[in-house]
Amino acid sequence: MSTFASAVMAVVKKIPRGEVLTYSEVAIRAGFWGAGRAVGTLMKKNFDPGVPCHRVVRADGRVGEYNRGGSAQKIARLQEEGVCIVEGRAKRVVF
DNA sequence: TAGCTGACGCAAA
DNA sequence: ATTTGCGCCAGCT
Repeated sequence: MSTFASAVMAVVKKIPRGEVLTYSEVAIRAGFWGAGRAVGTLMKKNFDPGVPCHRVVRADGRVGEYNRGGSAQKIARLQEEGVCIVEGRAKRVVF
């Protein structure tokens, strides 16, 4: 495993329940500024239940893709964790 | 080693 | 607000 993978996994593991981070945010936290794309490519191949990759969403608010049933399943899982999803977009703040 | 691909991001039209 | 194009970094063939 590359240092990149380890760092990203560690960051994603730290994401609390009901909270979501963007791919870019994860990359920054991992120490790889601007590697948002790489985060996605890595998550795609990572099948670790200890890494809640479904809590990683896109910067524009969209949930993004998911290797366990597409964006639909991803959204469903987030909703059960307390994340508000409106019109297919993850809303951190409910107004 | 070099090139292609992608669960992204941002600017421009 | 939506769609298109280019740039980006890391991984895989």
